[in-house]
Amino acid sequence: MHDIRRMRADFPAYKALMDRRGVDYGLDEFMKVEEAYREALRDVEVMRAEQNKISKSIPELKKQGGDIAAIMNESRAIGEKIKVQEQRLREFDERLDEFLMGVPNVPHESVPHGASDADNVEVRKWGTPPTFDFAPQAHWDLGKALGILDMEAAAKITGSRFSLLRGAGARMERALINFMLNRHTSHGYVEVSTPLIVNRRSATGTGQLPKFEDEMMFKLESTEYFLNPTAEVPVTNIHQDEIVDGANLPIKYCAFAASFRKEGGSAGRDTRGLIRMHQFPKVEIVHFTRPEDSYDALESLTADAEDILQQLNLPYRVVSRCTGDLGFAAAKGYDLEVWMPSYERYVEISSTSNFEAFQARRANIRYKDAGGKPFFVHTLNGSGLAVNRTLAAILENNQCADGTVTIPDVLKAFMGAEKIF
RNA sequence: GGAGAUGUACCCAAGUGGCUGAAGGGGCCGCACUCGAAAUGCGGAAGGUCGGGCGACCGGCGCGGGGGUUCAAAUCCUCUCAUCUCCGCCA
Repeated sequence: MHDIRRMRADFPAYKALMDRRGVDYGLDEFMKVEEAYREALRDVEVMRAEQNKISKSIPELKKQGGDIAAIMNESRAIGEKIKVQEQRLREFDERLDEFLMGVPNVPHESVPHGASDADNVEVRKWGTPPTFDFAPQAHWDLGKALGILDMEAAAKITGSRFSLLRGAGARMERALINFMLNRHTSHGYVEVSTPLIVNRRSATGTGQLPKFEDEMMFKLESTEYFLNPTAEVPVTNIHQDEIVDGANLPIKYCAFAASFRKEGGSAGRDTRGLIRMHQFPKVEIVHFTRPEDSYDALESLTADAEDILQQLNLPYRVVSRCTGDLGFAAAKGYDLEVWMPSYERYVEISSTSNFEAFQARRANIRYKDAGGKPFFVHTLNGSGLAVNRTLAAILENNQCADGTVTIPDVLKAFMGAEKIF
C-alpha cells in the first residue's frame, strides 16, 4: 500500500518514480478522488461534532426538566444528513481502496530501468560454469535414468507440473531442506513452521491478493482459504496487526514450506523437469527491520541466500531486477540465478526483495521504541533457496560421464553417501 | 460437528445506555536506596488512528470484526471471527 501523505507531499516526484514502471496507474485521478474524499470526510466530521454536542447537552437538560423533544428532533435530522454523506464517503473510500490495493510499490531510485527480465542488470558472478567432455544430460533425463525422479507417477497421481522423488532424490530434497535451515539458523534466523493454508487477509497483507487471485492462488472450494503460494505470506503475517518492541528489531525468520502456485500465465514455459511446479518445496528467509536499516538488510539477506549456493558450490550470478521485472510489492530486489547446463544459461533460483513499508502498511505491522511513536517496519524476504531448482542444479552441474552424480560435500553427511548412482 | 464461557490500549485488567479516551496495575521516564543491579519507595508523562492547523491545540473515529437499534452504545440486538472448557470425532 502506498503512503498517501508522501504522495500528497510531493506528487510530481512520486509520479516520476511510479512512471518508471512503465504503466499508467491513473495517479492523477486517484489524487482527485482522494481530495474529494477528504472534503466529504470533513463535512461528516463537522456534522458529527454538532450531533455529539447536542447529545451531550441532553442529560443536563433532562435534569433541569427542559424541553427535550425539540432538541432530539434536531439531532435526528442531523443524523439523517450524516447518513447520506456517509454513503458518499464510503463510495470514495471504496474507490481509493480498490486503487491502493491494485497499484504496485514505488521502485527505489537505484532500481535499473527496463521493460522485462532481459533488462535486469548483472551485479556479480560467482563460480565457473562446468565444462563437460561428454554430452551433459538435462536433470529430467538424468533423474529418470537414476530412478530418483518420476514425473509420470506424479502425473498419474495428480497431473502435470507435479513431481515425485524417489530414493536418493527424496533423500536429497530432505537433505537440502535440513542443510539450508541449519545454515540460516546459524546466521541468527529463528526457524518457524507455519500453516500452509492462509486466509484472505494475510495474502492481501503481503500483496498476492487481490490482484493475483486468479493467476497465482489455489483457492480451497467453499472457503476463503488459499494454499500457501510462498512462505513469505504466513511468515510475514506472524506480526500482522502488531506493534513490536523496537528493541527486538531486526527480527529474522527462516521457514521451510511447500508452496503452491497456479502458474496461470506460464503455459508452455519450463514444461520439462522440476523448474516450474504447481507444488514446490522452498526455504524462505524473512527480515523485519527499522526503515533506515532495510537496504543494508537487503544486502545481508541476499548474501545469506548466496551463501547456500556457495556452500553447494553451484555457479551463479546476481542480477538487480529492473523496473519492469520488479514484482508487485517490491521496492528493490535481486534475483539469484544458478547455472543450468540443460538451459545453457543462468536460471532463477532465488528472488530477494525489500518491500519497504508496502507490506507493513497492508498487514499493519509496526514497531515502537520506549517512549516513542509507532512506525511501520520494513519487510524483506528471499528464497533461501527454491529446493526443487537447487536439486535440479546439483544433478546437472555435478553429473559425471557415466550418468552418476557427485553429492556436494556439505550434503554428504545428510545423504550418507558420496554419489548418486 | 454439538453445548457453554470469554475477547477492553504495548501487556494484564475495571467497567451493563449519557459524567469513559476509558479506573487500577505492569511496562516506560526521573529520583531515592545500592559499589552496581534486582527488589522496594516516591514522583512523572504518554497513550491507537484519521482530518484540520506553522504551532499551542481543535475535531472525528475507536473497546475482536461487520451490520443494526437509539437523540446518545464498550454497555442493547444481530451476524461473524478467534480463544478456552465439556461432549463427539480423529493423526
